[in-house]
Amino acid sequence: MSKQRNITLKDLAKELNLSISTVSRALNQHPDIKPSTVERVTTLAKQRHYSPNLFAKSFRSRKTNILGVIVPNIAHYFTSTILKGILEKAEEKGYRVIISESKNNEVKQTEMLQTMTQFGVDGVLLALARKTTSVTDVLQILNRIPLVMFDKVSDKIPCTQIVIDDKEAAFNAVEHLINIGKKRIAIIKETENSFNSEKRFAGYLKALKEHNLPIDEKIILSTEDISLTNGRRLTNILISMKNPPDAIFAITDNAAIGAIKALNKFKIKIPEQIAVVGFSNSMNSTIIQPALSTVDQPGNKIGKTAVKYLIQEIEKPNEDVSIKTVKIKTSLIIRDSSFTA
Amino acid sequence: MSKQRNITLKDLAKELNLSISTVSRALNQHPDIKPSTVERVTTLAKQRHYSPNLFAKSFRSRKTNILGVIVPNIAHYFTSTILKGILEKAEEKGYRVIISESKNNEVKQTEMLQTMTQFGVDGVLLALARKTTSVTDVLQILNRIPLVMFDKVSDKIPCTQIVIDDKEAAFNAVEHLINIGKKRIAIIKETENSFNSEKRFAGYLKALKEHNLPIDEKIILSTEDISLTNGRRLTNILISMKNPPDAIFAITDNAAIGAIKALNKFKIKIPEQIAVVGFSNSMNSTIIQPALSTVDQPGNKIGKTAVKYLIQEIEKPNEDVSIKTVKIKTSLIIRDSSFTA
DNA sequence: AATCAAATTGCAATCGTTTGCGAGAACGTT
DNA sequence: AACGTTCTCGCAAACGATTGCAATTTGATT
Repeated sequence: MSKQRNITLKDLAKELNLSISTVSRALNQHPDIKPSTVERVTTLAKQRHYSPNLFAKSFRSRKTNILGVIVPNIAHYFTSTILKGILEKAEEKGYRVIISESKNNEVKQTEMLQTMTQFGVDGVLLALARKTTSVTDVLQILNRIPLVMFDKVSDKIPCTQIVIDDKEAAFNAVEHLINIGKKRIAIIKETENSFNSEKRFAGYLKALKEHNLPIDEKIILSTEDISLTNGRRLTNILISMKNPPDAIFAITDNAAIGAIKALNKFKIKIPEQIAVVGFSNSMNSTIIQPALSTVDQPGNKIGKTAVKYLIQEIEKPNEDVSIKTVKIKTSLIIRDSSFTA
Repeated sequence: MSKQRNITLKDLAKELNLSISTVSRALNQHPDIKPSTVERVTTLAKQRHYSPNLFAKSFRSRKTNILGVIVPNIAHYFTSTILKGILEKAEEKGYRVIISESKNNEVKQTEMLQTMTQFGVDGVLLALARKTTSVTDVLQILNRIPLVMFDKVSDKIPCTQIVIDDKEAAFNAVEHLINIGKKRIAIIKETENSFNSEKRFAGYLKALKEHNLPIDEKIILSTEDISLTNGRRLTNILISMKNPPDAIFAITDNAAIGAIKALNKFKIKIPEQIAVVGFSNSMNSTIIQPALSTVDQPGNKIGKTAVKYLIQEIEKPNEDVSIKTVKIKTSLIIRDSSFTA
């Protein structure tokens, strides 16, 4: 059961007693070719189910119409919504998408960047691996092909970046807690210099300051791995304090859900005694009891926007691409974990 | 800021006063080339950061080392774990992966199959769009390039398929419910002729029969869209019956979670009054209270296995590829929703 | 009928790499 | 010194498509 060979321009040309170039032009509606031959060529092409070898086309034009995407973890829900947006926009614009997972491994990340450029993708979309320390490899890529970053970015890399306004989003979330009457708001964040965590923390601080609330380091908790388990663990610490908080802002839904689980276990009333707000609007946030208030990040839009700017750079390389940081609007979704009638 | 051109064999050849072929052979450790020139070539290549144009290579060898993947929905958790497996195995074997979403749209699906073959991927991995009625387009592809299907498959397509044993998995789940003493087990399934739903239903029936339990059509409920909302809706129907079930088997975690939400609302004790078992081991299943018993489908393994067989077909096209259906083992995870000490 | 312009078509190069074959050089054998 | 091997290397074709330019045909004009 061997596979049938694709038919080429040459095949058509031979069968029609024409030159390859004439056949090519006939199929590309070049004005030079007389209508009758155009007719002959197109009918035979249809009959034989001719379809141009895109690979050969790409090879000649030095344009692959392929975008490379590198993300830390494809199975992360927020990431997958971004990918969805990327796929949609790319397809709409006639691009194919190669996806790779860096698994938060910096070495792998550079390897992937290299194979991608080596392979000849027209541009790369990149969400940095966590704790990416050296950006020199990325900078290398930058003067070879267009690059747009999203979600996990670094200001050390001069390229267009699509992000959400972490600081503002966190500010809004915390301000909401203040507005419902909370005065002692804890935060659960990451220790490592995570791009997002730091910005969200800044938003937290800003909200407290603007509302003249004291900042108490005892209720500013950090963890290396911002997981459900650690969210629960840190919440246990918070509720065993002599002066426990009346609200918890977790910079991740998972951690927030861990918090709720801990509070539920000790029958602490949410949101009356302690309110909880998370970040991401993951699937889980509506599953947990009570439903979690959280910041919605429009992944789809981020993906689409990233592709839009990347293709702009690809198709207009001459115009000096103004490097910009695009901030996608988030929205606070208020659910039972912070809702008071 | 124009991008720098990649350097080619020609460049190296000119600079070394050698022919392109010699340079090529030198870099590919061809025995014909004398050690001293190999030396000269390799050092210059390193110096100039030469890396072969993979696209040109592919073009010549007619081997792209690209696999195409088409799935209905990339943001579905189970699907994304499969993709993870696919990416891992593919990378390990030196293949790149192009991913497309059919969005359960049959027309899009065929379009994508066509662009992929037209582009020249070495093989395709396909999970069928729901309600795919006509498989003729897929059959068309089948005699052009290697194809392996997974998860959503059809027995009308003669190719290697990687699936889980839906029937057996469902059988085990229902038998488990019987073992903990349940005698009146409802099922929530899909109406449409979904490949998976029917098989799981068959497993349900088999378990009841083997244990001599009566089959009551009143507690066999179906829905077009097997969602959380519909799971809740149908459960409401079940608990308002004069003779309600003492267990619910939902063929999807989402529906099962909907069931739990409905039961919780009416303060029906889980699992004492009504036990619940789902299917998929999604993230949500540990978030809901009580934690959901469910069937774990090893997505990662499915993905890896699919790639393994696909590459086998690609690299040994002569040997008559024995078309086989590989069933990946599932395991029942027992949690609080069906646990009795 | 001769000439010229316009309409059609073909030649050949090109993209970057690999590879069969042949050519020339170096070396050893008699 | 003549011949045959063995080493090295370059030529040119090939993958499939596009395209500038030249070549050919056609038709029109005088």
